[in-house]
Amino acid sequence: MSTAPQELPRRERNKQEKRAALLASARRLFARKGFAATTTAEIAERAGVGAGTLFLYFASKDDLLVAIFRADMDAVVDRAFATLPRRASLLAELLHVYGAMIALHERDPELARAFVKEMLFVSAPNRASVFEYIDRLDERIAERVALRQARGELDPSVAPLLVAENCFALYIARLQKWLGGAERLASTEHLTRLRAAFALQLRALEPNVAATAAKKRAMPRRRTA
Amino acid sequence: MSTAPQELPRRERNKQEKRAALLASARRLFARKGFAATTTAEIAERAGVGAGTLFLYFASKDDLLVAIFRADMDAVVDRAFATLPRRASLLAELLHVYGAMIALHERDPELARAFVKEMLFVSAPNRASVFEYIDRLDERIAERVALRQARGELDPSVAPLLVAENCFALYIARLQKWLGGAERLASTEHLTRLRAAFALQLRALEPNVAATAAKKRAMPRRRTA
DNA sequence: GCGAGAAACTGACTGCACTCAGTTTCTCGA
DNA sequence: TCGAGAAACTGAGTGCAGTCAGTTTCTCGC
Repeated sequence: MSTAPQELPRRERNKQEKRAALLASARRLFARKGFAATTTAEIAERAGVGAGTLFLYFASKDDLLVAIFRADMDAVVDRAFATLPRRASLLAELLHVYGAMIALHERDPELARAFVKEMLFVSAPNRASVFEYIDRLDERIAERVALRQARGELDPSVAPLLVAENCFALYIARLQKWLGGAERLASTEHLTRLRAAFALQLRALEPNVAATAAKKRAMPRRRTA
Repeated sequence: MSTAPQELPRRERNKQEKRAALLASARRLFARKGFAATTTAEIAERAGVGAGTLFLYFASKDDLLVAIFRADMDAVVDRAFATLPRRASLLAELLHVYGAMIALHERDPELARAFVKEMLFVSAPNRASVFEYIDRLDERIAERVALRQARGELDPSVAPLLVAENCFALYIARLQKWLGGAERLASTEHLTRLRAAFALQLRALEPNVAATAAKKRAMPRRRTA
């Protein structure tokens, strides 16, 4: 019966499978019963492992949630960037990407609520993962900014990454206001507010500012061919 | 012995005292042992009430924390606004106020961490309180913006409250990055970053943008000279 | 193929936030 | 002054996240 160990050693493969089983089990139960009403013991049982084993793979119940949500988010964001509208404004692009993320959160508000609450405070194993993710998103947004700066459509004296970080802050704050339950607004209303917040931030990039503002702080920038 | 009930009926006065005792007890224990290491039973005992009584006054341990922190925050913010530097820029004023808030958080990072995490997700009784607080802060900031708009120092076509909301978002995002532990930066570094974020946002208010940017909107993209 | 050491796994156990059925304390109308 | 009903209080009890000492499973050098 001993087939050649394909690629991975047995032990490693088992670990991967267990991890996947736990994620799948958790996802199903969270969806069916909600995050709070699902116990870690139940998740473990459905995944066919002992109650303690779950905590060898995930530091906490929250950590498990973050792992699930992050995977979904990856897919959503990749798709959003792949489907960016042609010839659209930066504002439209921002709303396209962040709008897709908001739509994901809307699919299951209770889960999203728990996720947003934990996301920025995860414990060690997933922390790096979450922040790498945010950094990557910021970088991709920054690219869109830089692209327009190179084209002369936006003030080139502004650091693109800083713009991206600010936009992420505006996005996450809006998400928190929504999920924190302060404002029982329709989702369209939230998008409207997000648009207003972005629009205000993007005013700082209007190109005509360049001439006047750039003098104060000369920051040479390479031209792309 | 029945002295005339001064102002409040006996029962009501007892309630106030119990609430105050719980807050004082919690504050002392959180400071001494940390938030996580303090149990609600201990807080109740030190306050001279039963374990269950605590939950008649606060919906959860987190809720109690939020109540404590909010009181401190009120004091810090009032003081900050009372001591605004004379003839300073809007940026300087923002850093004065939000810097004071950050300093408060620095006094006890563990407590601050728990507070920031819970703040936006508190349960019903304190939720209104927290959001009223944020709204009030935003309004006070908006006043500073409006003041300068009236003086012609800033573009009057921008809604002051929106500026304030965006700044709060930038502040809270920075706080979360700091307390979430993503970045082990010195506190001065965090202030520097906050300054950069604010500065970028405030560019949107540069008065010279007003005339030109409004028109620009109608036009399609155009090469800058 | 064997055995020793390492890694993975287990589930009974612990500690704690929060609940609730029962008890005490207060209020107020008569 | 009394007593009935309401409000406040209590602490033993409950459920669950997370732990850890003991057990099983795997790996690898011989």
